[in-house]
Amino acid sequence: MTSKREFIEKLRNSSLRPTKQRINICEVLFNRDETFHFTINDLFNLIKDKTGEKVSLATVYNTVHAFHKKGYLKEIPINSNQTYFDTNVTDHHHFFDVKEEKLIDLKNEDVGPIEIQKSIPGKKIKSVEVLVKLED
Amino acid sequence: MTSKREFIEKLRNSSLRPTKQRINICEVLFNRDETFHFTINDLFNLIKDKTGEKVSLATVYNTVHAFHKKGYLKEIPINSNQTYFDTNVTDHHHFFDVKEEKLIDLKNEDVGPIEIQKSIPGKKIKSVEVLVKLED
DNA sequence: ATCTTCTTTAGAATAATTATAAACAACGAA
DNA sequence: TTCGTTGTTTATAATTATTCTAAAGAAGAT
Repeated sequence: MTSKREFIEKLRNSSLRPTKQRINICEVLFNRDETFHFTINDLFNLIKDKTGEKVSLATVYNTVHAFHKKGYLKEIPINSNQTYFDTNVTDHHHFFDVKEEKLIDLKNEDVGPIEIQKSIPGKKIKSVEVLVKLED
Repeated sequence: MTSKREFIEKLRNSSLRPTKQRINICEVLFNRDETFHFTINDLFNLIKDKTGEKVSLATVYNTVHAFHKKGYLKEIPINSNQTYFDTNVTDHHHFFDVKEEKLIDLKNEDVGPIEIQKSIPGKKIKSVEVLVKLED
């Protein structure tokens, strides 16, 4: 159980005032034991369901983007009509079940070290992500 | 230099009749020495430039999707407002220069073998793709 | 309390993609 | 060839995710 105090801290760190709406967003995002993979639309609907209060779509977009920028959320590189985010911001990878459009975490140790033996002058590596697509 | 005969074969294999428009699309896609990374919009504009003939956007979408389905084009999993495709359909990976929005091929041997030590019951692995994001 | 600044919101704007349906072109059989 | 069938092209409309806008409301500092 994550406390409201922590939500407020996350919000302040992201240069956001702790409003009722944003706390509700935090409840859905961070008050859980497991990693949470979601689209903005998933989140938007869950807020209504879980808190009983409605938050406008624009606020959801704004807050998610601020958290992403601050590093409290990770964007998952996948081609889909909607953008997926992940509350697990540690270094890890994903399965994507193409048929069911479902993401599953892949721990770093389940993939093993990835050696990139090529470099681009003037550029450094920001992230290395593996996407494993699954079929039946 | 790829021949028109080859384009027609690709089209027929994809259950598409070889029309003037589709041949033009093939010219831009497959008549080149190097891998080609593109968005639909890139391709749409290049057709006008390279062949002098206009093809409607809908035809470009249809043809690209048919080639993708048949395996003549690969979709690159990356979060962008537009979908990226690749004419290199062999097993390989990508650098993505976030600042310049540019893709660079990463040969399979530049990454080394990737061992996925986890499996999902009832599902098999369709593809394993690495995306290396670059920053300055 | 009050003033300033930030936030929320509904709705409009934007942009990629997909659907539609009428005019047109490829195919195959006679 | 010619004709009939079936597939294709196209402009345009529809759809959908995301971003923008501007007015009303809430948070924070003094």
